[in-house]
Amino acid sequence: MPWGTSTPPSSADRRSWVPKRGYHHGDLKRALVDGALRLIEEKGPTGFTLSEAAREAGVTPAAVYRHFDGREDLIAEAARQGYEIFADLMEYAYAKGQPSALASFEATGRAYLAFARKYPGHYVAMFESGISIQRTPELNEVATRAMGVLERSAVELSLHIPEEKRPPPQMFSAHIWAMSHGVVELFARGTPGARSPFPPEDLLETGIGVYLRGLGLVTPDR
Amino acid sequence: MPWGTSTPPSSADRRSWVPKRGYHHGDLKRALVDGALRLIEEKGPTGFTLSEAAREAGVTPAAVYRHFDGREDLIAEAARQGYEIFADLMEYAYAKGQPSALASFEATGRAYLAFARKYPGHYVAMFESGISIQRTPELNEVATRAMGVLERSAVELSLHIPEEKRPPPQMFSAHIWAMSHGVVELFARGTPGARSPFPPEDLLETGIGVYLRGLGLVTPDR
DNA sequence: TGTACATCAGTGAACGCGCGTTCACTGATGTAC
DNA sequence: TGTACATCAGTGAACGCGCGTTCACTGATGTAC
Repeated sequence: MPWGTSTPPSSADRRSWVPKRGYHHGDLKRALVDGALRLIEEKGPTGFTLSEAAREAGVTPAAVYRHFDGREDLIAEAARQGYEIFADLMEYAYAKGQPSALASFEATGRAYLAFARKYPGHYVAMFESGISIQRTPELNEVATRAMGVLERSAVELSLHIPEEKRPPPQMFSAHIWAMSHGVVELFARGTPGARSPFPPEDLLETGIGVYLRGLGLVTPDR
Repeated sequence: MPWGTSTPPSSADRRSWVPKRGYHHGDLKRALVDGALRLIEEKGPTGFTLSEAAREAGVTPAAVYRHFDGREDLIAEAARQGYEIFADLMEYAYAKGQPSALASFEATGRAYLAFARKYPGHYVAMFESGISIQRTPELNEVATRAMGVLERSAVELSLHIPEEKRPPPQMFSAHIWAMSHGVVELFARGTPGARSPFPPEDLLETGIGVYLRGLGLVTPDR
C-alpha cells in the first residue's frame, strides 16, 4: 500500500478529494520535476539526489526510471522547463517595451533578475547545475530562443548609436547579461559575498542606466 | 611502505633527490590543499572528495584528519588561501594605478579577471563551493580585505564626480564587481552559456569603459 | 454491459560503490640527559 | 656522542550510510469484442 495506512481510500468520496490516489501516481513526471526544483532551490545542485526527489514525490527511486533516464536527465528537464519560462518572460518583456528599443532593452534586463527571483530552482538548474546547454537539441533550441531576445533587443538599440562608434550588438548584450548575472549571483542569493546595502533590483537598474548613458543612449539628467 | 615498492629508498643519494620520502610526508597539509585545488578546478566543487584529495597526495583518507577537521575544513582553507592571494593581487593592482584614481580602479577590475584566470581552483573554492565567508574569523577578515581594495578605489574615483550627482561608492564598486563576476562566470569558464565571440578580457575592458563613460569619468573619444 | 487481456506505472529487494569518519596501532622524529 | 623516551604523523581495517541503478514482480488502467 504505497500511500500508507493512515488515510485508506475507504470511500469513493475520499477519492474525489485527493484525486489520483492509489497505486498509480497520476502525474509523477511533473511531481518529480517539481520536487527536484524544490530541492535544488533549497540545497543547491549538489544537494539534489534522485532518491530524495523520489521520496518527495512519495515514490520509490526505481519509479523515476519510468520517466527519466536517470539523475542527469531529470535535472536537464528541469532546466529545459526553466529556459522555456525564461524565454517566454523575455519575449513578453521585449514586446511590452516596444516600439521603444530602449524600453525593450531595459525591460529584458529587468526580466532576467525577475526570473531569477521568481524561479530560483529553475535558475540554479539552468546556470549552476553544470548541465550543458548542448545536452539535447530541445535544450539548445530553447536556450537560444531565450538569449536571442536579449540580442535582438540589443541590435535594435544599437541602431540609435552613430554607426562609426557603434559597438557590436553581441558585445553589449553580453555586457548586460554579465551585469545581470553578476548581480544575481553576488547579491540576490544566499551566496558567499559581503551583502550589498542596496537591493539587487536597484543595483541592476542603476548599473544598466549608467552603462546606457555611457553609450550615449540616455540623457545624463533624465 | 606507503610510497610503493617501485622506487625504494635504497641509497642516501635517492633520498636527497626526493626529499621527505618515507613514512612521514613532510608537507602533507600543503599537498592536500594543492590536490583539492586541482580537483576543484577540474571537476567543480561537487567533484571534490576528501578521499580523492588524500589519494592525490598519496596518503590514506584518515591522514587528512591530522591536519583538517574534515572535508569542509579543507575547502575552507583552500578558499582562505585564495582570498589571501586575491587580496594581494588587488592591492598590487591598486598601488600600480596610483596616483590616478581611474587607473587604480580599472586595474583592480582587471585584476579580478586575471585572478579567476590564473587561479581557477581558488576562484571556484571561493565563489562556487558554497562555503560561507563567515565560517571563520580569518576567512571573513581576508575576504573583507580583498573587497575593501575595490571599494576604497571606488571611493577615490567618486571624488571626481560632481558631488550632487555622485552615486554612493559602494554602489558602483558593486556594479563593477557584478560585471566582473558575470563575465567570469559566463564567458571565462567551461560554463553553460552560449560562448561569446569576444575574449573575456575584451568584454570586461570595454564593459567597464562604457560604464565609466556613463559616469562622466572618461572622455567619450579617448 | 461484461469480460479477457495487453499495457502501463508502480513496488521492493538487491547490488556494488565510494564516501566521510573513527579507532587502535606503529614507524619516524625530536629531545633530555 | 649515545640512549631512552615522548610526541608526532602516518597506517589500515572497519563502520554505517545513502546513493544510483537493475530486476522480476504486480496492481491499476484502458481497450476490444
